[in-house]
Amino acid sequence: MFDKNISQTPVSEELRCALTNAVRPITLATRETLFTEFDEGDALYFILEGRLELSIIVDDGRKLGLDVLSAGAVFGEISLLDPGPRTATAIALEDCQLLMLDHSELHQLLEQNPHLTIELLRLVGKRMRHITDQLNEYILLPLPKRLARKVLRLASRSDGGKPRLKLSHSELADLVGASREAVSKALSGWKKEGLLQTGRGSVEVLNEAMLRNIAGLDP
Amino acid sequence: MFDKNISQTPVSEELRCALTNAVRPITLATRETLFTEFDEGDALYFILEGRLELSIIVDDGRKLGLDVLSAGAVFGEISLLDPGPRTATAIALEDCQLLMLDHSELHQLLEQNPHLTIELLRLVGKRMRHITDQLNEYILLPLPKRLARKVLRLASRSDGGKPRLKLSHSELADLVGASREAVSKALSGWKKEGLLQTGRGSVEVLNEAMLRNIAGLDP
DNA sequence: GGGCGTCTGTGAACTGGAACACAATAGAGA
DNA sequence: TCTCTATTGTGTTCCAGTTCACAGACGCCC
Repeated sequence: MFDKNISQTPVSEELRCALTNAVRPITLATRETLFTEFDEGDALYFILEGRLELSIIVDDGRKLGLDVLSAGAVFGEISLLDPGPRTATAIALEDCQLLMLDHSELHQLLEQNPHLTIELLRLVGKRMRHITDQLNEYILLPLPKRLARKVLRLASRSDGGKPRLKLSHSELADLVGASREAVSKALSGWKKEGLLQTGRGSVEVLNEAMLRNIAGLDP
Repeated sequence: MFDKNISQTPVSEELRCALTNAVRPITLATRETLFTEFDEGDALYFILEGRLELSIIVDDGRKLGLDVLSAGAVFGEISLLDPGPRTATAIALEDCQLLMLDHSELHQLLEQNPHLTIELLRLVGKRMRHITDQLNEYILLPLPKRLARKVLRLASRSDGGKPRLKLSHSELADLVGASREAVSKALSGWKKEGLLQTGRGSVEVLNEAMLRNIAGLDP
């Protein structure tokens, strides 16, 4: 749903610096909820440290995870740009350090630096692009493909050595919109084929190429 | 995916006027393709007349309709804000009259009227809000709910009398990500219950309240 | 008015994945 | 070290929705 790493998109020193000054720090403990779907809000957050999950609750009560964000990510920009109810719930998976920028601070910032808005618009465009890509991955794809893609996308973010990710099977299930059992079955199948190694609450990708193949990527 | 009617969100006279001047007219014949997913593009379009479908092609070749847009709708803003590949394909369902605004024209416009950008940002926020709402409707809901919602959403746009929509069962199937047969079965069930009336390539909602109930809306 | 192609209705068989039900582990903490 | 609880592995049953296969029906065009 939301993008990973603001540092992945070129942000000018100026914007970065302006943001840093307009901003307030927030601390979050593991499992603490930052905001809930339908809460009113008008602030944007930037993750300094820790991981955090965005999710929505579907009609029947099931949870659908949208994304797991880690240090460097920005989120909450919908309510920043258009103050109103949140479209997702944000819960800390670990202790987190955040920075927060609210709507009035944004206005001030843009009034002082009008030419920053064009850059901001491009950022927003990128974000929308990313969201629609996600749509693609959620719908109409069979579970193994969805799962492989999600694993690759989340795992590639970790640093050093083989791509890893720290999530239990049921958390993964929430993220791909499937049952825990189905995820377990797929993962243990791939484990037997040597594509990956699993531990309690973690997955390590051993054969990335093959997994990308299953995911139907780079043909 | 994209919003319906720009007139539904309050746009200042000033912005409307500025847009009208910065813009170029386009004509499109029935079935003509305006742009295709992955095409490069940097323009935004505004529909003066006619209907147009946005869709994406899923891996296996199936088409997933995202939305049907009619007069008053704006679309294409992703590539406007962040020039690059289109995220969907746009095809005219009927002869269309469009207006077009490209990236450089937008820049000029914003440089001349810097305070318009804040308004534009809010528009974009609304759009993102709408997209994520759509996500909700696509995923994890059983077919009848998805279908009822789509019918209500598309039909409510027509004018005068009972809400109608002009789409065949297979077009509807594309729009809800289901098979033509499944859509036919659901519709003919509802027809028997008197919830709606169907003709060749059209659906008329007779009992909107009951259909909303099936859709799981306004409880 | 008589074909013909596109829609629409409906059955029958098949299947991916959900739900349910346990068994086996592996940590985390006492 | 010994619980106790959350995680994982698998099998079974069930069902929504797909696929396949036709049969009528409406509209259109010659």
